[in-house]
Amino acid sequence: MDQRNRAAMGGENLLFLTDEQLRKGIEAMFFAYRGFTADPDRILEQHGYGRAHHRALHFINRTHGTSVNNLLGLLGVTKQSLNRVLRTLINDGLVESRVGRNDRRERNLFLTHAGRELERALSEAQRERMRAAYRAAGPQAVAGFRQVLEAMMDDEIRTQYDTLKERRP
Amino acid sequence: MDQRNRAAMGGENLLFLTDEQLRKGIEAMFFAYRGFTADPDRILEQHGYGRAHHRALHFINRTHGTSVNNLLGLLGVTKQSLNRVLRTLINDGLVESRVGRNDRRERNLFLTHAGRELERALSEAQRERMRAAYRAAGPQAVAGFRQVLEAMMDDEIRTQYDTLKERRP
DNA sequence: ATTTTAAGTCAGCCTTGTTGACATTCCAAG
DNA sequence: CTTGGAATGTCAACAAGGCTGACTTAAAAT
Repeated sequence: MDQRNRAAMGGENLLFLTDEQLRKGIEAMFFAYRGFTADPDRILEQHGYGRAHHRALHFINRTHGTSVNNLLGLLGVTKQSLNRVLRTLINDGLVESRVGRNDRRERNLFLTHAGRELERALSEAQRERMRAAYRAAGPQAVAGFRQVLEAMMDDEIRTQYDTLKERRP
Repeated sequence: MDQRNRAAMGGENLLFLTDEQLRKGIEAMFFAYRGFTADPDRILEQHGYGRAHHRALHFINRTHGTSVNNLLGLLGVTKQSLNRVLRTLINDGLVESRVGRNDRRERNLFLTHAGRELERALSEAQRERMRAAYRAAGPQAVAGFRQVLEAMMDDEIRTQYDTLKERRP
């Protein structure tokens, strides 16, 4: 145990800040994320899509009529990278791109019926796992889970996350 | 709100199982994972490495002398994929591969001094963010965080995670 | 002696990220 | 009205890091 840990354990019960505890948290994050994506991945594979498509579908569904720029901010990828994914979704008839009303430079993105169906299947698979985890852990654990995750985000991202959270469509 | 949710809210306080709550959890996972990898990613970039290298360094450090096969199981990738990463780490003098003692078909993997240094820098950056999140959320939240993450893993993976957890090097 | 296992390698493919260059369209400021 | 800048789209090239399949070597197991 190094200096920092001895300091951290000073007065109170700060055992949860030892390097050992932090490392367990890191590994839990790594392994849990694998589970988190496993179920949608299986469905996506059947359609010849990848995670990038899932993410696009998710956020287009969340923020109906969003602009491409806004979507880029949420996804944290480049325009070109998103465009490739978006093009296939549009060509396959899962996403509709309409010229903006006020600003005709923008494109407003919507899911088609087929898009909503696939998004539903993907998110239901993901929710099912989350539901099982929540049920197993209980409400208090869930509150803690969310608190830690939110504290782990970059400030910029947390702002976007909060904005998303508050929206009531 | 659909059938399932009404059912879930039946007798007790199961508000945390609504689709809305689950969706928030899903988005929190997505955004938090970005933060989780952001700091090591910056360091890796300076060395011309990627996340795959980080993961390899992490688990070789965790399980000194592990075999390639064991590492494959932990990382969940193919031999060929790992081999590419491993080869560069060995060539760059961060990892040492020794012929197994008991079974000379196996290779036992170790970090060199330089390997330990990089691993230390990476994990310290990651721990620092985790530490800040833990501190902000508090011990009770941390316990819940871990409970939910562990419940989210595939059973097979959770076994590996537990095995890793119990080891005392 | 034969089969199986561990590791490594080569070749090729895919997804998804990156830069850079450039065209188009349109809004808004001068 | 003109011009500058913003939003979008497209093309090209590239890299990381997954994947499969085929094959070799060496050593262990049967």
